Amino acid sequence: MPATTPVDSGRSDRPSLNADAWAAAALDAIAEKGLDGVAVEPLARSLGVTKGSFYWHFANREALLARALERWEAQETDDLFEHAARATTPLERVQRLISGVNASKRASRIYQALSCASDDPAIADYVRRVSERSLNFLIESYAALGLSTHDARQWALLTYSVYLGTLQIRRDLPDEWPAAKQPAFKEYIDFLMDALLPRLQHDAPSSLSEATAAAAAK
Amino acid sequence: MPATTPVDSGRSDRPSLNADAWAAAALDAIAEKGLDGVAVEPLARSLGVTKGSFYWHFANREALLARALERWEAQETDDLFEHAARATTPLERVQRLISGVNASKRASRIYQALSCASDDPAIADYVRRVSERSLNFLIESYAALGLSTHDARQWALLTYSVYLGTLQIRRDLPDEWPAAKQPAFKEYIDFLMDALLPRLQHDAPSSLSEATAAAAAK
DNA sequence: ACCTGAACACCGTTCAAGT
DNA sequence: ACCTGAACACCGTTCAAGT
Repeated sequence: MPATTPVDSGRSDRPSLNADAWAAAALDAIAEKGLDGVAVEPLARSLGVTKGSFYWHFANREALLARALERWEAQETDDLFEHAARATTPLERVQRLISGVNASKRASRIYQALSCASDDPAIADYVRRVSERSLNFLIESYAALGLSTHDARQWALLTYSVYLGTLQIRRDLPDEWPAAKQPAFKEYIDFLMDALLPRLQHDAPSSLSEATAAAAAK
Repeated sequence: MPATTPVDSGRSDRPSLNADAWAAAALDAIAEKGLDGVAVEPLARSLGVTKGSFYWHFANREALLARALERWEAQETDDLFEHAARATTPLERVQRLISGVNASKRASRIYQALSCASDDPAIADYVRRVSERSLNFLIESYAALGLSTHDARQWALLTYSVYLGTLQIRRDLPDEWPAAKQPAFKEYIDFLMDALLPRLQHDAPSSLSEATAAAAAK
């Protein structure tokens, strides 16, 4: 990991571009126009330089993408979990993660653009690591509810599927989706919370696997 | 809808290309390489003509895409529901739809490529119609279980989210996913079926909304 | 009716040359 | 150290010209 060498020493009139500035612009482009929005020439234009100068900072477009994805993995992703992780009960962690799908439009757009291109080897690793992080967050949350590792994993996969699928439906069927702040939205979230939590609320297991889990927990 | 005028009258050595041949090739390209795979020049090469000839059949790339999506909506989509619809019980319909995610690699790849580009106005309508069809299929299935329209809709949204999210996870986290035919796969499907069906199996509602639904059913 | 071939615009990439 | 400008390849699009 090369440290970001701060080049502009203070007196230059226009702080000359560095790799991070390009990477930030690329990430913005992903959020606004998707992966195809990361185009060297238009990006150069919007940064006020010629496309030729790009190739002093990067070997090629793929290298720019890599740098942008590093930024994403290191910084933006944290916001996805921060709010949820601050919750005190594991139950609320899951709830916050689900209802937080609406939280950051930018974050979810980037997430989706990358997910949709996760068969591209240039970005597969980044998506895989962030996805694993999300899944592990959920597994831990369910485990904290008293589920066995095995059961927690199944519930986490289910919830993560709903998380991703919900993002998708909101784009495919915008009309079918209640706007946040609408009563129908809260009602659906409540429904989801009921469906996505094993019914062992605090002390009353209501299915075989839940009873097993509760037994294993203490 | 213009009827496909069959032009080759029988004696031509190489049956000359028509719009449908281009559309079929475009749909194949979507399945294999995604939307960006629909490129006029490479497609022309693989069809053994120059790209110039393409513009006799279509106004532009977008028109080709539209024709390909018409094919998809009219034909390929049916396969998605056929197997599920043949099931006798509504319960099995939902199960078949879910476990059928693995059924056709081609179908799911096209579906995903298009879903991922559903913010593009050129394809939004096609995705919306097919998505609505899927959702309605699920709503009907749940309604047939005895749920009210309102409850059926909520369960259908949940199940459809899982359906889409599962497709996504299988790409993002291939390692986390048990191969079909593996015991772990069947076990997870069983878990899903338990989680995605209201517990009113045949006569024993176990929650408030289920009891309400059962009451509304008869 | 269907196709070729040359043209032009746009973007990715290279690189010699500028400051 | 950072950037320009011209070059080339590739793809989308147009169109006159061929059969």
